[in-house]
Amino acid sequence: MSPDPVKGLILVVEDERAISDLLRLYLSREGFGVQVESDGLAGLSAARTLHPAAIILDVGLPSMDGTEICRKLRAESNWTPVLFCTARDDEVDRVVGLELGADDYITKPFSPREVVARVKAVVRRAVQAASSEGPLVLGEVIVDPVTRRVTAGGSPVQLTATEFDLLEHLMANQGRVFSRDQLLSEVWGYAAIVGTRTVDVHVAQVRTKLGDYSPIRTVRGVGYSAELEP
Amino acid sequence: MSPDPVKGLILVVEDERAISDLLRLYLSREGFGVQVESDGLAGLSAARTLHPAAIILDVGLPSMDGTEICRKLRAESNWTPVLFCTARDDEVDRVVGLELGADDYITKPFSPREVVARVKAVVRRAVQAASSEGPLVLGEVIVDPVTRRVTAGGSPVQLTATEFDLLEHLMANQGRVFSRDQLLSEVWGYAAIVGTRTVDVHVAQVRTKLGDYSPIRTVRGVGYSAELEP
DNA sequence: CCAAATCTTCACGAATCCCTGATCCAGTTA
DNA sequence: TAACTGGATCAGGGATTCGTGAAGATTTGG
Repeated sequence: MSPDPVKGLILVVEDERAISDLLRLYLSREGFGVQVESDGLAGLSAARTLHPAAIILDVGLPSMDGTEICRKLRAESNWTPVLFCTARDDEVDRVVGLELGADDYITKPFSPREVVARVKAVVRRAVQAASSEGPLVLGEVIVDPVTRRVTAGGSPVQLTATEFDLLEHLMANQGRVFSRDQLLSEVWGYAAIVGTRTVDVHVAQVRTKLGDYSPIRTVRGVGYSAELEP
Repeated sequence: MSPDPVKGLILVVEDERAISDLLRLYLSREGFGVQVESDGLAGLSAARTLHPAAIILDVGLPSMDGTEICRKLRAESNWTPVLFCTARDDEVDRVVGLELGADDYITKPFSPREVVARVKAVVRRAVQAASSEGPLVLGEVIVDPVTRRVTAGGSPVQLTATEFDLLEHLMANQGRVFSRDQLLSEVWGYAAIVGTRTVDVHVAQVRTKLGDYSPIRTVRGVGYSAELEP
């Protein structure tokens, strides 16, 4: 395997000098390299050329919105982990952000330690995903995308094709909340003409089969996600 | 008649007795042979002489760091699969580890089942990568790509060309589930001008000829795979 | 050029799965 | 507390999907 240009580099796109300085300080103290861009366009091109391990994006940016940057990157199949960073404690912003492919978000004011922890978590997930084809593990549930076998608490579990795809999708993006429509388009396929109720039924099936080990959490009014703490 | 088939030898280099005992228990329960070394130098020489199927390396080791062992092995062109294993939630360690050619990593505390799943995946990948011109064995079925002979339960079986190619492809990637389209493009070769149902018929033929020894599993809604457990 | 072997397609039955709609239940709001 | 909203649950009809036998197409070998 050929070496990547730089690893452990975090790209910070943030126009407030005070914040970017703080992030630089804490992240570099943890051994990350840090590159700061204060402008949206510059941030986008930096994201393209530097291949950072993760990107911290301010939502309110001059010249190009943070969500816009993320959307553009995703459109180019660039799946570098993105953490959104927003001042307004606005729920909609978050959901919208997560829907368009962000991996996490933080709200100002934040503790630098929190940011560092989230960056670490996000990078870890990405690295894990990149060492692809490994089994997905969450608690006592193990999902192997290659053999399509599932075990819960050590015992094999028989899932149908759709049930497997659903669980795999959730566990491959653990912690992330998906709306029913998202799940329909991402698991069922591009033109799912089925009602969103269908998702409920399959989720219920998976939960039944996994029993107490089921990691699927329902987020009322939003959708579902897979995580440890129910 | 050879003794019970051992899936391979796993070398565990770990100084905490509690952990190595647990790993030995779970891995041997799955049919792996296990060799434990509690010291870095001993681990390195064991890795050189025992030719294990995979190595589980603790990052924090006395006398020689786990990453150091991995680096040395790689320098000697030893590409035995390595799983790093670290207690500290230190991101940098991991990234560095993966950079120097680790195949996966796990963080303590881990579930033994998770480790077993990852070891299996890593070994499977390595076996596939190294698979060249040895007879393929799965249960009572032996497929020799060189002589193109097949035996099931000791008796020779006559397969046609396509039947053989199909079975060989499945067994060379045992456990992996292939869709019909995949099989058509990878076994038939030319961009599948034939209907996907053709695959079914040939699978049926192979199954008939191998009788109860047939390792071909059908994964409803997906495709087929070759493995021991039905 | 013919015959045998092999490959592919087709059709039907059986097994299984998926979707839907109705109903029940829990959390939320007026 | 009652009304309301969104989620859980259940069961049956409809739709897939797979296995199989047989027949047509193609290749191989003599």
